[in-house]
Amino acid sequence: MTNDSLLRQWALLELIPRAPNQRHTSDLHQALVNRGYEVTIRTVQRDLLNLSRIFCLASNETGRRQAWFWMKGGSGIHLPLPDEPAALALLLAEEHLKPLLPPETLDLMKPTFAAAQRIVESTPHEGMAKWPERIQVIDRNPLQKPPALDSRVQHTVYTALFQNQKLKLNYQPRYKKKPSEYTISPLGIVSHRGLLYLVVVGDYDPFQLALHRITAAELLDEKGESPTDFTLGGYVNDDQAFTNRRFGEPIKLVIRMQEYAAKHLAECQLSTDQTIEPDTSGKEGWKRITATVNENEELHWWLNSYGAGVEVIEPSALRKAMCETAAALRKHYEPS
Amino acid sequence: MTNDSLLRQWALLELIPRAPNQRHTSDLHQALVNRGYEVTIRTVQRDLLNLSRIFCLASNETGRRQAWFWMKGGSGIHLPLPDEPAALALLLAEEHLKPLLPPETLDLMKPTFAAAQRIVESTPHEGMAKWPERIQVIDRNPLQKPPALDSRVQHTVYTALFQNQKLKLNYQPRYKKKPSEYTISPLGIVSHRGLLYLVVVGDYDPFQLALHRITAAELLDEKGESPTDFTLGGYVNDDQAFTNRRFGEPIKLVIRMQEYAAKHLAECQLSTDQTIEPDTSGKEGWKRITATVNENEELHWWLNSYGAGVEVIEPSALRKAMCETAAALRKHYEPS
DNA sequence: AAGCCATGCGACAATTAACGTCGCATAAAA
DNA sequence: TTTTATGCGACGTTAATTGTCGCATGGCTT
Repeated sequence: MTNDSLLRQWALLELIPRAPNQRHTSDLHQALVNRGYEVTIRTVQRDLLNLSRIFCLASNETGRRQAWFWMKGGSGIHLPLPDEPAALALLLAEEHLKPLLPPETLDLMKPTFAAAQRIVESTPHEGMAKWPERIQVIDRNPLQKPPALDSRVQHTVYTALFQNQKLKLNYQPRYKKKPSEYTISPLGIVSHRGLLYLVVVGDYDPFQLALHRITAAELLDEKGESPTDFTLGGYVNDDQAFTNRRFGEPIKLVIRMQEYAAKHLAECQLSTDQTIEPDTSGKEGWKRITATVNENEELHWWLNSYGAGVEVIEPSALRKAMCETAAALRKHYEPS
Repeated sequence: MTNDSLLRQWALLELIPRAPNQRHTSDLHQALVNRGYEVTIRTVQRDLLNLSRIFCLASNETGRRQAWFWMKGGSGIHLPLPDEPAALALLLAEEHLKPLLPPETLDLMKPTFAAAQRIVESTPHEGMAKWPERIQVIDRNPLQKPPALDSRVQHTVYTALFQNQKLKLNYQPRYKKKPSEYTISPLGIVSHRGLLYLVVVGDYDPFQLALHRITAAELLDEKGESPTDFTLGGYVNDDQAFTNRRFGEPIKLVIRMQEYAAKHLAECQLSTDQTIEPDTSGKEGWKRITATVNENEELHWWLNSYGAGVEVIEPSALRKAMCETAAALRKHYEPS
């Protein structure tokens, strides 16, 4: 019976939802029967009891009915187990994601990271007791902290997005005291500068709502609508709110740069056709760099961030913009 | 039998390594016996055969011996299955990680993301056929591309780090034609501005090697050494190579900022004591922001990236630095 | 080249646990 | 209180898992 028994128990494990949700035994039995495992409910009961002694399953006994679920903190199952190098890489990835994603989102990946952690910790290497000491991530952006996110709202919104259902939202606009109420169809999620936005459509054109400003969300039993020819990519490119995308054609960038910064560029290329040459204009230790890139806000930030460590030569429009920045900056600090 | 049989099969699954590695049946049997499952090897053989019909297991038959492993492309097992919102969040996380981590590192997380993808794709919602359309990440840094990494080197290095073993490395310095050879003890991994560095110690003081410049790595059968009192955190803080950390005490930052930028700060706080007030100096639509932050290179970049959109008021040392930047920048574009 | 050893695997019998059925206990609903 | 639904213990039957044996095969040694 290896055949049937193991497969059935496996299917059963897949049918059980994770912690906030739960499922009654009879439900699970029904689902199993539908999948072709024709056993009595008694067998399902026994299976559940057995499995719960091995895995992190628990039952919520409301009266006489038992509803089963995967325990929240439980490590879950992750096979094949990551080998040791993979486990270290996973922990590194976790460190990277921490500042990027809302904690609620990160929690969803916990089982994966927990598996990695167990691998690392279960190895009796004396040095590994302090495994966090082996990993450092120092390029996260520690300056700004993402706003708190209501995990229930997030769950509801994602569910609606996934099932293409309409939503009723309470939304707290930035400059109003009282929240507004929207009834909308969700179209997509955009992650922009560390904030999550829900792109929606109501009675008129699509617009976006900041996820962290949604104070309550309720699933409606109505199918979501979507404008014909709407694509999230197109929306993000067109809309003024997300000006981060390229505008226009790629440009041929020519800049002068201090050597220490150019060193970094040598390894992290701007483009495949990037060239780095000694600068011939007489600046000691500077490099001349050419590359084909998209012109967007990101590029401006990147150029600005080097302060006086970079000089834009071409294209002339970009150089002119930098000139204006320099002039405006001068006014701040050397008012005439 | 549920008791023993299921547990044993589970233990067996955990003992099987993933694709590049493999393990012989007798090995697995030994390991099971050591773990207290006293069965004959015949049972193990049968279990393996059964399990391989359900899971992505395969055996490599060299002559008469069978060596088992988890298939490389195989989806593996991931339980509890992420529910639909979690699956979307995972795919979002994957998009975030793509530009941050070397592809080789990302591959190690494939099973997790694959599970999410299967969830999303297996749902027959008509809209979800094009699930990537529902998710956009536009704050990744598309400007610079991380260098290629040798996955075998990465694997070897991580293994050495994990097991605290010495390594023999071929290293290609940035400005030398020929690679050098090092015999070192690994101390840790540092992720810095998108590059991975291996901190090591040889005969003298600890130093770091860029992981992507290591052309070959070989595990030595010798225990790694570590200077007494060495901590990776301390090294990163002290060493000149990683100047990204704070230097000195936190400072009380006072800046003027354009309103559109300040809006973003209102949600992603610089610090918990951050204040945003209308600017009284007469600049129309500007805000005055105060916050307590660490002064580090990151802060300088961040301030610079706004170009003329920000003016530092205090502390005076920082303002002076910005003055100098403005002056230097002016020389680039308005040579006197 | 031949014998030896290790391993895989088919077959078979004995054990054993898994399964369905029945009945009782219990909690919620009526 | 009665009714209904569910959980669970018990029991007998069924069926599968397990250990043992034997044979076949491939590699290694002498």
